[in-house]
Amino acid sequence: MQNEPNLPASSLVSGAIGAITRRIRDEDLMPGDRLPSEAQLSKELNVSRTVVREALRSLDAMRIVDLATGKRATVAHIDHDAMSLMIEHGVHTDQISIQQIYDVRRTIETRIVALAALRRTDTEAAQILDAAARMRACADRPDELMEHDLALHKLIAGACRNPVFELLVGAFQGITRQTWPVGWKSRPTPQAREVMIATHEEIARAIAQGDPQAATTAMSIHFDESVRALLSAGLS
Amino acid sequence: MQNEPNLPASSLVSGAIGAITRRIRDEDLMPGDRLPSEAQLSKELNVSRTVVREALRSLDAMRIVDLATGKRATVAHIDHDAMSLMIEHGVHTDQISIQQIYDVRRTIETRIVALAALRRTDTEAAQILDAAARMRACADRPDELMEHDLALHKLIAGACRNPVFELLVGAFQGITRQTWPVGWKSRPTPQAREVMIATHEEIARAIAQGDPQAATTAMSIHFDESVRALLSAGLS
DNA sequence: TCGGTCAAACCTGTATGATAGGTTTCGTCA
DNA sequence: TGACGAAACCTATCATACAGGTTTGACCGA
Repeated sequence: MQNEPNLPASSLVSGAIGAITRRIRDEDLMPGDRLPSEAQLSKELNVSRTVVREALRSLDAMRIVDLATGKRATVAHIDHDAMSLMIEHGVHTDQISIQQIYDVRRTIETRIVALAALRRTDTEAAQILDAAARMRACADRPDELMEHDLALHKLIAGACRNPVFELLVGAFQGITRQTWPVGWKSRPTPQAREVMIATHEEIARAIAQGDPQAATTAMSIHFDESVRALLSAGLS
Repeated sequence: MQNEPNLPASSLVSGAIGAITRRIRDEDLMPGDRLPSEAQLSKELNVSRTVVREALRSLDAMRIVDLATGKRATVAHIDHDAMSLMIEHGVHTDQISIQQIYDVRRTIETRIVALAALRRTDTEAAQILDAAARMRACADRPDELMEHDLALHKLIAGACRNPVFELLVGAFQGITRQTWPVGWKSRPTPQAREVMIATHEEIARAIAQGDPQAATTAMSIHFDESVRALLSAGLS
């Protein structure tokens, strides 16, 4: 692994970003490990503190380091915040459509749910069943229903034991949250809404039973329905 | 769409990031549209130019705006650079494993190749066939072979007509590039290496023939092989 | 009228110095 | 050994300055 980070090499700030990134890699730093102070980095890299700050701020934006008042920058845990912003940006600037996002979600979440069925712990299975039950209990309260729906998908992503999938599910959460009310409203009948809840229950059941095929089928049905609902609401 | 960006609301810089993001959204700005100057934003947001610069630098890192000397910030096209850095960071800090990335790649790229078979233009089909032919022609020159291999995957992602998938393929490119030589070397025989090239040719053929099933099958085979090769090289 | 040129105004990237407030380290004492 | 407090360290923000890049508009010639 001897590659330079994928950056335009055109400014002192981008140079500092590269140098800090390389330092993290070369010294095998782990999340929580401390970096040198801004003053020290400024001296080592032979740039002003302004440049170091802007570089660190960029790395913070990408969740590569954590910044805090009075403390030195530390190496960050991966996190979906930046990806979420980027996806939302794509949607708001008409570069990405909702249907495109749902195609990707369907693709990854049908795989995730199969892995979750195979890899979940008993605790996770119980939590997933609980989230589905809470959806059932909030059927007439859409705001709460949405929160449990989102929580269920998050739990499933956690149970799949692949942090990249988890990151991606998190990255789509902002847009999911924004489109959920539209989808719910556009389900035409109480029966259609009932199917949505029952499908989530089926997903949970399949995961708890460790049945990846049933889980995949149920998740596929869920997404096909959701796409239909959003389409009928004019979200293309 | 009335949601706040997903940010900790704990500093002037994060506040400025939110304000600028909101402005892009509320004014329906598109890629290439100009934002106010740093001085103007400083005045409007009632913060120092430092805060504005750090906010813009953060947004630049996430490829939400573009910065350039002498020019005002503009709204950016989506781009995989930041995601690529984030994925690499996850790998280097032992938060993500290579096998996890390949699981995600297999999941998305088998979907992408099916879409590409359905949606490619004749020009794209020709380019894809050409890239596969160039792989064949460079079979004894691994560096060039890798470049054509990477280019082929990129072309396929482009042909699928889903910019989110394209973003994700780009996001994994850094790690793919870093692991490719390992996988190549760990294919034990000339026969095994031949299979890799032939599989890419089969992928290209299936796309050109508009056959999503054949494309999906070939891509699955390709990933199963690649995962095996990387595993046998100790990359888990 | 249109296109080219040029200068002024605008604009950013970087540096430097300063201050307020948060965090860490280390010496002291019970 | 653990608690406390002070000094040193550290960051977030502000202000000012300068070098160099970009944009705009006036002017002039064809």
